[in-house]
This record gives sequence, C-alpha cells and structure tokens, in this order.
Amino acid sequence: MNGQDLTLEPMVRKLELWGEISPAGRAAILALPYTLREIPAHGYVVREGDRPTHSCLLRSGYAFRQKLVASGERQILAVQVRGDLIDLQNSLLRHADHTVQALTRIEAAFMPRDAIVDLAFSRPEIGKLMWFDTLVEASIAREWLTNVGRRDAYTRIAHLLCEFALRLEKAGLGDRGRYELPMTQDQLADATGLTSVHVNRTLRAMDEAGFISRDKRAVTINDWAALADAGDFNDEYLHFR
Amino acid sequence: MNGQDLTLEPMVRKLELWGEISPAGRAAILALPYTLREIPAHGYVVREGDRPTHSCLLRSGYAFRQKLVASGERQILAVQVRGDLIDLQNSLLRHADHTVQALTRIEAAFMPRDAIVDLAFSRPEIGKLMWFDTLVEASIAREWLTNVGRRDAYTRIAHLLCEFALRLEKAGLGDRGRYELPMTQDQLADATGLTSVHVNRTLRAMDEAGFISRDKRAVTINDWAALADAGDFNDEYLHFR
DNA sequence: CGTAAAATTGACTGACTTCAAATTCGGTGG
DNA sequence: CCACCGAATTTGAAGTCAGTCAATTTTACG
Repeated sequence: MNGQDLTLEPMVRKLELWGEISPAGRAAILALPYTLREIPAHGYVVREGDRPTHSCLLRSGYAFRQKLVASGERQILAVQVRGDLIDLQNSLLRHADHTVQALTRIEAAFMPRDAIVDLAFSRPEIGKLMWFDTLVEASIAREWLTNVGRRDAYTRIAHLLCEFALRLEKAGLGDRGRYELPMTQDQLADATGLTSVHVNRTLRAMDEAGFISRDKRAVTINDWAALADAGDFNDEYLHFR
Repeated sequence: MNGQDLTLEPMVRKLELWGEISPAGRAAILALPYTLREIPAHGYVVREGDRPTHSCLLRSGYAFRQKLVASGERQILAVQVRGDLIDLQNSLLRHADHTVQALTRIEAAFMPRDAIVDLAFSRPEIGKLMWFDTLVEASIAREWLTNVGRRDAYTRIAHLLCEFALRLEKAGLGDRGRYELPMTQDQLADATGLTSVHVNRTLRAMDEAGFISRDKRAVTINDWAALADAGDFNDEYLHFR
C-alpha cells in the first residue's frame, strides 16, 4: 500500500542507531498498534507503582524519569528526547519503579506491551535492537551514577551538557555546538544531585570562563574539546555505532 | 541422560526469580556451552573497553562493577553475588562500558555470547527472563543513582545495607537479619559516593544507635523495620515476585 | 501590563572531606 | 603457636565544597 502510516517512523530511526533494520522489519514496526496522546508539560506518562499496559514512543517534546526520596527531594534519572522509547523497561517489568513526566508538552504513541514483546520475539532482528536500547539506557544510568557519585559540581554539569549535546545531535535537535535545553536550573540540579543555587553559580562560572554561552534555554558550546575535557566526558558509554 | 551437568543450575535459579521456566527451558540453559574459570580477588572479569566474546555466570564469590573518573576516584556501580549473570549487558553491546572485578576469589562460568543470544531468541520463555534480568539490574542502578544523588550519608548506607540483606537472602547467602558482606569500608565508600572515613563514622553511629551490630565482615540488623525506615528503603525496585 | 516562575546574588552554615596518626586485623612464615 | 607486616579500621583536628536562607531581579506569557 502507498499511504503507509509513518507515525512510528522515529522508533525505526532510533533503533537504527543501534543496528540495521530490514524493510520487512521496518514495516513490522510501523504496523504496531498505537494510540497517540498529547500530554501537557508536567503531565505524567507513567507513575511509580503503576502496572503499565503500554510502552511509548516520544514523538515530540521532552520527558524525564524521576524518583522521590523520603525527605521529599527528587532525583532525575534520565531525560528523554524525540525518538526515545520510554518504558521498554516497563514492557516486561510488572510495575513501574519510577515516574516518567513530561518536561514540555509532548506527543507520545502508546503501544500495547504485548504487541511489543511479540514483535521482539517474532523478529529477533528487532528484538535485539530493542534489548540493545534498554542496555544503552542502563549504561547511561551507570554513567550518571558515576557522575553524581564521584565528580565535583563543575565537572558534573559540564559532563551533562556534553551528553545532551551528542544525544540531541543524534536526535536531529541541534548540533553539539548549540542546542535548546528546556530544563530549569532546578531540574538540572535534580539531575546532578546539586541545588539550583549551586547550578546557577556553576553555569555562570562556565559562562564567564568562556566554555559556554547561554541565551534563554539555548546552550552554545564554544569549545567542544575543552568542555569535554572539563567534563571528563567520553562518549563510549552512549554506544553509538 | 542421567548425569546431567548442573554447573549452570544457579542461572536457572536466578532467572526463576523473575518467572517460571519449563523443564525444556531448564534443559536448554543447562546445555549452554561454557568454560569454568577461577579468578582471584581483585582479578578482572571484564575491563572497560574490552570487546567481550562471553557473558558469565557467577557461581561463587562476589564481584563488583566500577568506573574510574579523571581525578582517579572510583565509583562502584553494582555488587554481584552468587547466581548473578554478569554481562548479559555485554552480550549485545559492542564494548564494555565499565569494568567488572572480583571482590573475593570467584568461580565463573563463561558462555559465548552468540550461544546466549541464540537461546534468548529461540526460546522466548528464556529470552524474556534474561531481558527482565537486565531490566532489574537497570532498576537497581537507578535506585543507586537516587541514593547517591539525594540521600544523606546515614540514609544512604542504611539503604545499601538493606538492599544487600534482601539480595543475599534471595541468593541463599544469609537472611535479612544477618549476613556476610565482604566489602571494605573503602569499597562501601566508593559504592555510596562517600569517603571511607565518613563510612566508618556512619557505621559506628548506626552501631551505637543500636540499628546494626558488626563482627568482622558480618552485619547483623537488629531491627529490620527500623533500619529500612532509616534507609528510606522500599524493595519494589528489586522486582521480586 | 501583571503576575508567577525562574534566575541571580550575598551572607552564612554545615555535612562531608582531608590529612595524618594510632590501633586492630588477617594472613603468613618460621 | 607466635611474631611479623601490610591492609583495614578507627580517631582527631581542621578545611572546604556545596547547601541553606532570604532577598532581588529577570523572564515568560496570558
């Protein structure tokens, strides 16, 4: 047929970061059943404790994963961008162990988890890439753990800015020299285990030192090599081909 | 045949934590090709940057995952115990993004990654459990990230002790009231993003407050509910059935 | 324009680190 | 069995990176 539905095309593009997909595989992905939903900024995609029946593809906008601790503070665990598969994690686990929330207004395609799992095992070609994708997410989580556990504030923030630069570039949302980062300093603080006050001071220091420039929510990295060095950043953990 | 090789039995037991396995599935796991290796304490299982050809099952002993940062400091990312599958992660990824090192002398069964991946996709029953296992590892990593990013030292260490208690209990290595923890305070510090001096002071405080007792490397939890409370510990993220 | 959210700044505080030394533990050879 | 020695633990004193508190300015946007 000609007028094929391309709603899930970003999922194909995302998985193709990890390996090649045959035309038949591509068609199988595009044929997945889905429901399109729009969620406003701050709206929930999944809540901790839910027993999710669907996984979703982030078609536009930004989302983040988070957990709350007893003191009421929040840890941001990951930031997801266009094309990211949210909750392949939860396609197998029984209940969500963390919350996923919209950072901006988002458009997401919700796919029944059974359909996803069936596809994964009926087409190992696709299944391997989906598994791969969850492994890369885990790799990023380990890098964040390292970042928060053993790097000082300056290095930590520089590292995060470098990661966003590359991931947004891969998602076609800017290049590593300049991109939009729709996160408040409060959210950056929760992602790095710092306070917003200290994030503010650190960003200013990086700005004054000439590493970056800021304009609204746009970040310009003036000297990639220098920032990557300051941020102890090595992109191996992102597992790009 | 009668004298079936039970070397990989702990892998069956581990996967059975996540779901049931049929007799045929069990037999398929036990039939995986493997090489048994002993590795002394401090020896490497995988090194960051390696292109691993095998994944392995930890048959006895303890191991840990780690990364180094530019300043030379170390972050411990996970502790693995008997029965744990090390580097299912690396069975699909091209290169190891972190190092796995023996904490004590260990005995590990190395299985070719192709054999593992083939089994996963020829028997979805097993494949789902293996995928599930890597998702649980990722869930634990997110909890650790939360722990290090947003809990104070006391809570953080209490949380870690609770996690070990449950995981070791599940592995048949003690109960939640008392277990052997073969980690130095230096290693505990690297797991929690603290210094060994502060770990020492915090453990002593927990001891003096009556929460725990220590004898050599054995930990006794005097009041589980109290420690879990102090450690903001909720076992959902371990995804036990 | 008006208003709430976000960013910014200053003064002060404190949880955790650093440095350094003393004590205990664990394994090994005699 | 004990003496020995390096590793691990423990302790004290002093320092610092990042947090807290609180006020002001800027930005976003209906």
